[in-house]
Amino acid sequence: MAMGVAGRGGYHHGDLRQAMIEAAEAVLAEKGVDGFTLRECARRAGVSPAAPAHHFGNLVGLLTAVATLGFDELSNAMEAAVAEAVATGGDRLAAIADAYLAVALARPGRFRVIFGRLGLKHGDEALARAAVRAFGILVRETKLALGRQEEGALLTRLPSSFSADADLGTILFVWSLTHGFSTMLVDGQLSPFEAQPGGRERLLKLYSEQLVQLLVSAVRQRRSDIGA
Amino acid sequence: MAMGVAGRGGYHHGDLRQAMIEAAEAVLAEKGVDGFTLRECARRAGVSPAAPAHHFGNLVGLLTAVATLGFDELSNAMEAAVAEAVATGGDRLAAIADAYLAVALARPGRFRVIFGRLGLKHGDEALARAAVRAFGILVRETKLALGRQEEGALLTRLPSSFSADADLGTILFVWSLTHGFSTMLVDGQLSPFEAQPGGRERLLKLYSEQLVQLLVSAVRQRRSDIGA
DNA sequence: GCGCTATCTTGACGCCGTCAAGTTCAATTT
DNA sequence: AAATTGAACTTGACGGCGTCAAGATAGCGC
Repeated sequence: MAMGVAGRGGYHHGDLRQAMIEAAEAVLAEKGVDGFTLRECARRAGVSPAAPAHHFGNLVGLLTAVATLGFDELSNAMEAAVAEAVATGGDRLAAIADAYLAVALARPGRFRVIFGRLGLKHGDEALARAAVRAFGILVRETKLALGRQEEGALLTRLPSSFSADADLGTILFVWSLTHGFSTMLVDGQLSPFEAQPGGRERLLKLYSEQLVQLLVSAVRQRRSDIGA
Repeated sequence: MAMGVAGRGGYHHGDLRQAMIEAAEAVLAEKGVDGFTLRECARRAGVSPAAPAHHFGNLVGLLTAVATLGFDELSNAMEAAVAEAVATGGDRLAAIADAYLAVALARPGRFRVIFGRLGLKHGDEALARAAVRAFGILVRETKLALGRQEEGALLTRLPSSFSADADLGTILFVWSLTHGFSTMLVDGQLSPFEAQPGGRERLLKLYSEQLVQLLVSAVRQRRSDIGA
């Protein structure tokens, strides 16, 4: 039935699932999302091309697993950023945006898998859970920034309802801004600017200092608009 | 050398380049960016798989041509939106953001080709020109919103220099927001919300009414911050 | 009306994802 | 401790992909 623990013996791998995921991450890091092949991953794991089928079903299944882990790491990074912001007195929402960006830049290939819609397993349960968790953090913090943490609980199910269009609007605002900048940086849309004096650092500095400041002030204004 | 006009005779196609581009658009619309193949496009154009090579070099060349046309359409849509805003007295920057979104939603497959970085021809001259034009519109309008249209001329060369970090910061802000929302909508990131009562229309309404309003007020604030 | 040369076809190559059938072997059962 | 079982993996093959080299075709300038 199930095999022992791990290690790489002879016929049976031991922990092929984990090995495939690691290989996938490596390939994504080296060759990006283009040039990513199932066979290459299998090769690196020292296994035949058909072996992964049993663990992931097919290529999409493997990518789905990678994306799920990516969401987890994103969630962890955001939570850590919030914790640090609390400790240092920084802005929580700004810290989240920075963490989001940092994760995207640290592993652009994986970021593309998560959000590029190469085609992930539509109904995958683990993926949905991981995505909801990450998104829930954003929702929670945005509401908190708007001054209505309410129960302040973590989302455990789907997007849940929003108390008002205003909440949803603000969330879209924050997320669009963060995601848009990350995406453009990862996809090289901003490379002309990175070629200018100051390079990428200048962009990141502008983003971190000015954009986020704008974001915060906009949310503040929004809050007063609403009259919370 | 060059053949006559067009039409589909026998051995020679007549205008294969155009036919391939149209076929590519059709495939992108039907099957999306996954499931897009050069052979399928050639099939639709009624031509052998190797025929397109002479016109586009390879698959990347075809996608590059498609992306170039996409940039042109984006530019035209944005300019038209600005013209209409001028006529109706609406906000020009908001009109641009709406046009950007509309183009993305009208042809999501092509939008993905343009911005998804399936790998376009790096140094392609026509592509670069088209991209610079589209981007130049955004820059021009942002500067104008900031109260410094200066020469007000269209960009003809690369991103040019920016008078200050403030300008660049604002442009990043506007573009990130617009691109982020468009991308998430196209890539289905917001589909959970679209499943909620109100559907996609609610999101678009929120975006158009509230986010853009926020954007404008933020830019206004930015302008006063700068002290223009 | 004759070549020139761009255009398109043919055929082949290697790589891809996936499937069906066979092989191995750890864990459980007897 | 030996047999069994069934998950894990291999082998071999299939069709489809992008691309290349070599040959066929035909519009255009001379």
